[in-house]
Amino acid sequence: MSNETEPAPAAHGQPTLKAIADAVGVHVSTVSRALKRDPESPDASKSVRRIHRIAEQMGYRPNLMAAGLRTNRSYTIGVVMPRLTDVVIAQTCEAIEEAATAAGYQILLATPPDEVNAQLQSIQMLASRRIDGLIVSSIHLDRPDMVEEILRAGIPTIAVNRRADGKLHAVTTDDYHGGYLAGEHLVNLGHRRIGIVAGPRHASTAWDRTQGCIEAITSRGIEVDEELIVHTDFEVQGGISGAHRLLNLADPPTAIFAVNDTAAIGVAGAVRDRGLSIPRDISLVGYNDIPLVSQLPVPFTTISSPAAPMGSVALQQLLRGINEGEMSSLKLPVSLIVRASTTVPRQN
Amino acid sequence: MSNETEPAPAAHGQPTLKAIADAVGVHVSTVSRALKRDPESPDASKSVRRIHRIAEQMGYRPNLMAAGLRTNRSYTIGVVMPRLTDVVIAQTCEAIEEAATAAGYQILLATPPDEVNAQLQSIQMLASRRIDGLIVSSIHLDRPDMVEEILRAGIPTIAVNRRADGKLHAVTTDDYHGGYLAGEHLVNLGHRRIGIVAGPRHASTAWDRTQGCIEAITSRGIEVDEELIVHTDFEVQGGISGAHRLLNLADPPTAIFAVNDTAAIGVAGAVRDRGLSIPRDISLVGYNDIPLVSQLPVPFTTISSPAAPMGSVALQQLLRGINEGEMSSLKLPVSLIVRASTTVPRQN
DNA sequence: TTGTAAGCGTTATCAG
DNA sequence: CTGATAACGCTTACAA
Repeated sequence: MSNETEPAPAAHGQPTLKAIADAVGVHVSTVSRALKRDPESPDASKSVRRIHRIAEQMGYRPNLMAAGLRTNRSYTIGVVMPRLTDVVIAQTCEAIEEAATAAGYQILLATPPDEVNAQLQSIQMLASRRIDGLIVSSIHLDRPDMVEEILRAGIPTIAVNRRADGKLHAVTTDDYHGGYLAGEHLVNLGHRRIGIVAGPRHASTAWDRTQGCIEAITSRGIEVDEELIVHTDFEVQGGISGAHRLLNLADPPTAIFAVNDTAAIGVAGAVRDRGLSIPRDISLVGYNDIPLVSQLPVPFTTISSPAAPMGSVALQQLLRGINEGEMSSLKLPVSLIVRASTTVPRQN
Repeated sequence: MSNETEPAPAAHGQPTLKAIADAVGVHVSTVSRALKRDPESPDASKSVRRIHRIAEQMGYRPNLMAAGLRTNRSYTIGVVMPRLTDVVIAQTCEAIEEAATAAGYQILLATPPDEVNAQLQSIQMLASRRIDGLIVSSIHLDRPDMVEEILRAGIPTIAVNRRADGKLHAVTTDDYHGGYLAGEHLVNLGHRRIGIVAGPRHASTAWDRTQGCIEAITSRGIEVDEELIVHTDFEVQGGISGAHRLLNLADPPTAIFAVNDTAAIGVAGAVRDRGLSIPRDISLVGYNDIPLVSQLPVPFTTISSPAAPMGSVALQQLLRGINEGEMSSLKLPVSLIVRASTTVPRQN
């Protein structure tokens, strides 16, 4: 008797398939099927259109948790990105999110500190959400166990920004070549003593840029003293302290390559604080070409690296990994941008 | 006969409660209960410990989608944050994420363009994930329908960064007072013609800072010409074009207040390109005190605003809204940082 | 303390 | 094309 009459109590706020089914007078499975057909299509049946219309009216939003439980697909990508306040990282993150949205995925973001254990813990939490794929931006090169642990989760994973050795695919920019370009530029200008504010050792970005720069210098037959390479962090403060250490040397450099623009800004500040001037006393090369270095009173010579494309390409590769079970590592090209912060060394 | 003997086929990769139950030889419900007791506790029963141990061994990770489906709680917060590449936004986002993680929540991030419809669409997508709460950073002040539409989703929501009128609670910094401090500072130095690079009209941050600055000036009996207020975006380019428009005036300003540091960097670039110098010809006040403006050759006078606290406080309020059904709007204090970019107006 | 069973909202399979 | 039914993995009365 009392059959299919009640408007169906919408569980907890949101209407469900059942609610629509009751409203229309059909079975839930019919609604489910109908809703994944295109109502605009010319061969859409009358009832498909009707179901779409009513669903729309009722403000139906599918419950993706329920769907995911059934299909074993969450359409969710985990992103582990320390240092989000670095413009380059943020650009990459934004690009990942855009590409993911375009592909029908959503982003679960974790921004733990740039430490191995914190990142692994974030990954565990994301794994509990049954993410379909994982993007990790801050692999530590000196901790192969990090990669091991990540792979153990059994989730399609790609590294971005920093590469990983071996089994983990990565989409990066060509940091080695970028470093090479920087070194080559300074050598070509006539510099013979070149300091490197080299960033942290565990980051492949910093490491590769440093090695590339060294290679460019030594391949010209110029020696690179150990003391000319100072390891720091990626922040302004790192640039400041790194510059002071270099300028305190008995035989200080005439040029400094900082492996990222933020540190380069610190270098510039330190140089100024010592009463020296760029580029007259010290030539300076940064890295990344973040938007503001071109607007500084002395615009920086720097390396332009494609942060946003790196993000979208990484997501594309990850999707390939998810859907086709295979992905590739890619290294995106970089280029030298010459501006006012570099010139020939001062003749004493 | 063949009862509870097989090791239980772990559904699709990850072990489930059932798998553990079979391994231990108890029922799933027992496992479920045991796993949410603390095995370290002195009064933890032997079997609780055993179940924890085996779960650990098998690498069990709870399926939060399944749990959420049952409990109607996703332990997930949606964050809609356009302009993630702005350091201030990124700082806020990072703080939200940290606070959320600490509270056992995870972040679903969307970074749509800073447009009403794009943001609303992101919110719809997040709603499908049954997020427990929502944080929106870029309310458009001139679009009250935006707030209406957001509230319609029926999700506990708080605005951050930019306030909203009326029904939507917001955690912001005291932009009006910040603008006031900037204006007051310039007037106190003796400036009478002060230009404002005022950002977009739809952002309460930009708007309030501008209004505060105007109030500070007019309350000293100084008139603010319409032409001295130029609306732009928040980017370097906006600062450049805004500055040029101001400096092209028949009676150009002797000081410029840019409502954010990024635009201020653009202003500084434009001033330099016209052969003028800061602060000799033009005094400049920025806003936010982003890390690098203190390291510039001429460090900026600016307003320091607590971007990270804003994020964590917003999350705390949101949690109150979720758990207790009530939250408050808060306005965090700001302060003036005087550096080298401002001085008394040049005497002609 | 433990097992039983129902149910969260969805999709997939299978009959009609 | 539609309806019935089971299942995804988990939680939670309720009963033993």
